[in-house]
Amino acid sequence: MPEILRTVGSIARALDSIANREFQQVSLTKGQYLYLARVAEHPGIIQERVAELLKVDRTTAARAIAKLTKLGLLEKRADPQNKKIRRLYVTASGADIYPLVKRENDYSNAHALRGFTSDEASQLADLLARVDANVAQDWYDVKSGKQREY
Amino acid sequence: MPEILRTVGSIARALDSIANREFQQVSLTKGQYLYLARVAEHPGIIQERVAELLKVDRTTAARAIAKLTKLGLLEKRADPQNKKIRRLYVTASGADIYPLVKRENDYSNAHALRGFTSDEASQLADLLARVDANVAQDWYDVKSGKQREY
DNA sequence: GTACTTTTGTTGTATTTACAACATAAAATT
DNA sequence: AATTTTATGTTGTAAATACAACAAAAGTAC
Repeated sequence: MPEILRTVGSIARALDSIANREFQQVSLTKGQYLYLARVAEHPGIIQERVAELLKVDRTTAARAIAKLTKLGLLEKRADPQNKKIRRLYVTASGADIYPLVKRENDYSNAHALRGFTSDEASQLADLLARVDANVAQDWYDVKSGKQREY
Repeated sequence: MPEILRTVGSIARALDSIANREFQQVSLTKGQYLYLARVAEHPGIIQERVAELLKVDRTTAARAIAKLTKLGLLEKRADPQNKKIRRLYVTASGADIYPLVKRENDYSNAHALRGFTSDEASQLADLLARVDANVAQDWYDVKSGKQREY
């Protein structure tokens, strides 16, 4: 069984460091770019769902989103049907910054795939999507308190 | 150009959450398992090198290793040739815990690859290794202060 | 051999992150 | 309809993480 965990971790941390450095230019602190991008791409999403997309703790997402809201990049709107949830949207300022985030992401993605044929790249994307689905299941289980058995 | 960044990030965060939960049982706090494993597998490594393997900041690695040393799981030894560096080794207690870390890693890796043929799995590993090499280059550049040009 | 640069390590500080515990609306069960 | 369970959100707290700035040993260039 080949090892993929560590390689995935290494790639993810490297890309995240790079992105965080880059976004200091627009006064985004660590990790904030993730939330801004997800809300921009899923208008009306609620924070619980953002946490699941990103696989971060609910309270982490809550605080990141609270901060972005305070900074005026995101806004929360009440839902007419459901008094519990608050739907998320980018503000005008958020919409100004989003293209920078998108551009950096695209650039990093392209660089990560340097030397790949388009067949190889789409093969990789497919395989990763399957891994993601597998791992998401385990993540939900563990987050909801299930005990692992070896 | 297919998207792999986000999928990689999602997989990495999910696996890391799961591992961190698991290792609370042996009183390892967030991220510590990474350092213990790397030192166990590279006896005599220095912390600068550990940071590069993991793609974390030097000071983060320094503090994590300091803590593991204080906990008695790792030890630092002087090098006879070089007064600046401190070589890292697992202690007896560290060696006791390492197999648990290894087992969890192997288990998670196997679960992440559920439903993969061995051809698919090794193909994925190869493609990821290439991405890792690409991204490592960018990481070194950014960490050493190089400016990106779009 | 002296000056300069790089490597390795540390400390101060601001910030994110996660867990636990709580609150309340919504949904499901009886 | 009342009760129980789940979903969503918040706050308190402990800890990791990264950047900036510093120190000192090692390596390099003249």
